[in-house]
Amino acid sequence: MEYPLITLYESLYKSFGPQHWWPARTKFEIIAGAILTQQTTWKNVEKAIENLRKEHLLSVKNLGEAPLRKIEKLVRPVGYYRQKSKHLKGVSAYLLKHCRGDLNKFFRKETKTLRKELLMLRGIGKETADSILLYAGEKRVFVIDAYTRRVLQRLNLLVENDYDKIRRFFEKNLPKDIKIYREFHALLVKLGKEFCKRKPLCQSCPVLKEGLCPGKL
DNA sequence: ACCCAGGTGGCCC
DNA sequence: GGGCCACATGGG
Repeated sequence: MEYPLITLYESLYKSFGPQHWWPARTKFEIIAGAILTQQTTWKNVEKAIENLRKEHLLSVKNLGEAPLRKIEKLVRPVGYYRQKSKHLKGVSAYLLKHCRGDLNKFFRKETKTLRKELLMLRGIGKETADSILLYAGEKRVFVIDAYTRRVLQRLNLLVENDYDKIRRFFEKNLPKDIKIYREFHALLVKLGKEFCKRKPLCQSCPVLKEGLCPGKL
């Protein structure tokens, strides 16, 4: 049975509405948030971001030059705070060195080049790199996270578990529209959180109500 | 007292 | 390429 991703997207959007991702004031705040949110809740990230903001550390220059101990104290609520502090400082120092902290200039490069560049930095893996590209860089890249994999699996749409293969699956089967990429990813996280945590998709799941699940759960 | 959260890197095979 | 582990706070 044919199962166009766009139908799933429309069903989710109709049920949940816009998710308002990524909540941030600047491109750099998105980059910092992308690192901070790894394996933690957004609630914790908000605390850390506000702590950084109070100390005026939400800029490439200030964070790149801030003492590690100070950053650690401020981002502690997110967990893995020693590693993440190092990563934040390292990424900032890199951006400072390579584009003087001018993120508009940084993102002017080609998507493929940027992706490789980001992946070389410590603390930025595929998901974080793609989040940065999509939400801060306004690049048309689909973000794959644990929820997305889980939802696909429940819908019997997960053919291969390889990150880039799943990403290309989305990119090939969706309209080439950044807004849809952003909203869809956020909606998949919402669906995963609400209905797809450990048990199968339940009766109340709007996707099921729409009759969108072809396989057994 | 567990379990999990909008992952990543290192090491092993 | 996959399987395991450390990294760590906060909330259920």
